[in-house]
Amino acid sequence: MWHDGGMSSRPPGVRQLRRDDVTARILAVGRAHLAEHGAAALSLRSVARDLGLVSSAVYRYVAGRDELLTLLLVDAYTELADAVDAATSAAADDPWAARVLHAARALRAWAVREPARYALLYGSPVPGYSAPGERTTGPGTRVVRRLLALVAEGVAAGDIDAQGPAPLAPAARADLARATVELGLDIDPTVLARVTMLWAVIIGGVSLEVFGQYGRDTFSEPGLLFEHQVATAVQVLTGRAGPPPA
Amino acid sequence: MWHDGGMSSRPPGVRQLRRDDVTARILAVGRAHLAEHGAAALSLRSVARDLGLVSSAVYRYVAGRDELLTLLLVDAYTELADAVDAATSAAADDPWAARVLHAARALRAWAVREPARYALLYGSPVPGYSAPGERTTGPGTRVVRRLLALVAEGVAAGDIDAQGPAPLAPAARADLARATVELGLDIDPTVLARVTMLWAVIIGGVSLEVFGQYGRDTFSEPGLLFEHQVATAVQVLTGRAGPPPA
DNA sequence: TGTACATCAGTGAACGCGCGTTCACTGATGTAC
DNA sequence: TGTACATCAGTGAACGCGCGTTCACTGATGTAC
Repeated sequence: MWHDGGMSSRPPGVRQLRRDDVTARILAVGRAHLAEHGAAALSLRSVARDLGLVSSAVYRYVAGRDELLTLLLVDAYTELADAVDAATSAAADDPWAARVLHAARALRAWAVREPARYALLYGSPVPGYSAPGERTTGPGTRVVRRLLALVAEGVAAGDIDAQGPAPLAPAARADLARATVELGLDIDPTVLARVTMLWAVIIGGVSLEVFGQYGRDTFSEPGLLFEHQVATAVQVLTGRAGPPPA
Repeated sequence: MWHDGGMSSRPPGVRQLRRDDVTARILAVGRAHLAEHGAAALSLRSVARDLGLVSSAVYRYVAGRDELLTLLLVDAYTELADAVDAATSAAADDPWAARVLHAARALRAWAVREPARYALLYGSPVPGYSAPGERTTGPGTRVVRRLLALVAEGVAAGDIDAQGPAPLAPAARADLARATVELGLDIDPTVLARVTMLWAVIIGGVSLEVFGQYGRDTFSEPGLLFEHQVATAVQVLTGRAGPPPA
């Protein structure tokens, strides 16, 4: 249950408990700094200061600034994916399309609540930092994979129009066919194409709102507009018009 | 023709010419630094260094770092909008839907060519900097307004389905109705809703690609996938399926 | 055309700041006998 | 249960760096007479 860095399963001593505690506090302060000042401004020294530690002490827990960023990146991806999973599970009896809407709503809610952490995940890359793929792609693709799983349900249920409204260029079709194999999914490339459009709508809609592209008070209810955008994209998958599921 | 800072129209002297020249070089170096290191790392000192100037000399031309960022922001918005306008004008005889595709293509091409400047416009906000609306909203909304103008053409031509595939919540409809008035456009709120979806697809699709969310080599032809996404969104506007215009 | 003065571009030094990272160190906690 | 040694958390000083901004200054360009 506890992780003590080795393979022994002895109960953790005082030292280990304190170590876990401090590590958790470093992450917590890092999260707060991310939220307040953004990723580019994240500094080990200021995190240390907030913890009442001398800056060099942090190196006992974290290899350096980049490592801290990686931890926070994984942390944010995980928290977001957990929120999305919770939203879809809470509506387990709803049809797949309704659960897609719940997932999108949960993603937006998290992004609005945590704009700087959302920016870390889906905004401009942090200058001078490149995420280690082997540690981030897993957590970083959980949300899309959930979306794909929901759409796969729709395919299985026969809800999904095999043909999209726009033709797919052969080279694009080949790319997508390769991607479905890599993802281990049994869906048509044209369906995957529309799922990428759905994903683009979700990330685009949230980014436009969270990054402040809509004027200060152009929309009083941006969440409703977002839901409409997503619902429209989902309708494109089914090929049918009609009221979206609650 | 020349701007000499006053209302006289005397021909510019040596001093003014040199001043314009240095100002232009500051912007050019700023652009290059933006492209290479990103906005958060933009510094007056390094720009001065590259120009062979002492850092304080730059203050003769620019009030400070934030002012330089604002100039570069307007510069980038303008260059992007010019590229989009050029692309649509070059295809002036094409139907409106084809010109929407051309516009989207041009936007993506510019973003791929200038990822850091695209990030400045549509990525995470720069920490500690807030753009002065009175100087940036004009250039910053040119592309969307072009898009809206093209769609307005479609409305006038009777190409556009008044009813979208998904119902629009009353509060969202009210928001959008207010926005059409502000924009001075005579289009139905449901149409504007779908245009915002189109815009979300464009920004979302480009951001996902440019910000590196697609794996290193998941797609060999991301441009084709993008065009399919946009074409699909345009089809949602017309409410008709069929091959998209060339 | 020539001279006296005003304007302005660019210099160089300085202020005060924060950053990441290394390193030799003290003192507390854990472990083996 | 007690002692000797190993491990590790945290300290404090230091290195070397870059940043934005101010300020008194020199020397060149422009302007008015």
